[in-house]
Amino acid sequence: MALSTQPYKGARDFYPEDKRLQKYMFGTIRKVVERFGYEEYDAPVLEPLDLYLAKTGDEIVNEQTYAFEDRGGRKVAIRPEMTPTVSRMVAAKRQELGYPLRWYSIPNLWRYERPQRGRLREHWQLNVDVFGLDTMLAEMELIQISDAILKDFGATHDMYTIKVNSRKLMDFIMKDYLKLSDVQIHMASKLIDRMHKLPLAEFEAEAESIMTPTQRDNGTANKLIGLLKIKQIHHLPEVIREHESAKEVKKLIDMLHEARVTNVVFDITIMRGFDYYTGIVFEMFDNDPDNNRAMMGGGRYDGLVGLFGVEPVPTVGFGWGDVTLQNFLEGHNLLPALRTETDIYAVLVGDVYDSAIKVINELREMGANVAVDLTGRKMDKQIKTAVKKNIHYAVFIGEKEIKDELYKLRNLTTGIEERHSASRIVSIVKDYRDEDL
RNA sequence: GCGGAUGUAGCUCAGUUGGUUAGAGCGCUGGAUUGUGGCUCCGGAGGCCGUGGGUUCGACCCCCAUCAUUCGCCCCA
Repeated sequence: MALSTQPYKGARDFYPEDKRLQKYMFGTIRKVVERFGYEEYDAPVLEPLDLYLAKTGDEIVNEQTYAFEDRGGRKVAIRPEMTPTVSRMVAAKRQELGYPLRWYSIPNLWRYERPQRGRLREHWQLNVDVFGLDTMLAEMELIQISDAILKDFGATHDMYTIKVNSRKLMDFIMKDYLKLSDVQIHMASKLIDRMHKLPLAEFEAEAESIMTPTQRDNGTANKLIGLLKIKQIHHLPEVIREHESAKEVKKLIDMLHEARVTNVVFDITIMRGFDYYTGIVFEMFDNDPDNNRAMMGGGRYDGLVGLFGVEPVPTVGFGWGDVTLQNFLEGHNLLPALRTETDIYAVLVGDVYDSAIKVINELREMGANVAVDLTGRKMDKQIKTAVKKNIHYAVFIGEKEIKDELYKLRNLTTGIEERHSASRIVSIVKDYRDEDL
């Protein structure tokens, strides 16, 4: 049986052109995030399994985490998300870090599940977190960052929508206003999370099924559904509207609009899967109906650092997967044609290696990226190789060039050839490299 | 974990109601062309028809299983 050449299920090989795209995406992200004063960190891919058991629902840890036992009998997980790790790191140096702390990372994460569009087993996820700020100015900043990232990729506000809600607000509505029990709140949250996927009648039936007989008598399900249809904070009933959490959401949205992030809306159905969120939650959606899923999501989780036995640190963060980002950029035609890193393909004419390599190294020392053919093949084969690799320039080095110290530089797109000194060639090539992007 | 779709050359795909040695375009490769790619012409390599079983005189084709890819469900970090 021959070995398979396929990558592991749900994981991707990055051939040079794929890696180039990844480098472009991550490079753009880093540039924007660092512009806001965030610092990059990283951590091991492996963590003790306990780290995830402490904070997440059982099902996710048991069924969707890659876990194994190491040779010392320790239970180990391949990280399925970064939030527990970064919380651990902050907790470990709780006293000595300077707050507010602004950190980001682009880790690769693994989840064991069936691959589908926008969801693979291995993906890279931008994580941006602020530690030590307890007002919604932190949420404000993170949403501005996510908006700035897409702006830097060339996206416009008609292409995506940022939806904001508050866990505190939902807790108030479900617990105090609708008088649901903790179990009911949990079930209702899951249901609300997939509201847009269900036909209204089915949603109503499921909402009804959560309720006790008394609640059915006083129409609690209908009240809930009525609230979920509301699109504006000022349309909420007054007791809710006047609650501190509703005011906070409203203030956040107003401030973002003021800051020209005009595509932020209130959406009462945004819940987020995890229980650890404690305040504002938000998600970003592609407006293209063919790619209509959340590509970025986050919120406030003030309790996580405290799980490590230190004073809690208020925290807001978001995660953004590379697959969903790439789908978005492809869907809106925002990916530029990326060039190879190689500036020059050196074609050797005749048996000139010994003297040609001196010139080539000179070009390299002056900053050009040069690949040499080295095969001794006929020139047409050497040129074809350069073209196939999408290298923009070929330089011909033969006895004549070596003697004159002038080398023939061929632009492989236009076919134009000129003789230049080595230093001139390097400056031409660098000009081309810096042309746009 | 559940359901649908699809597996034929490196890629995109044909392949007649089940009938000999399995096809095209592109790509790859050699030459025409001993200091110059794309155009043209001539040659060449490359297939256990995803895999295993079954039905049949005979299977790329029909049936079963399995694996893989993909879209959706569940779930969502």
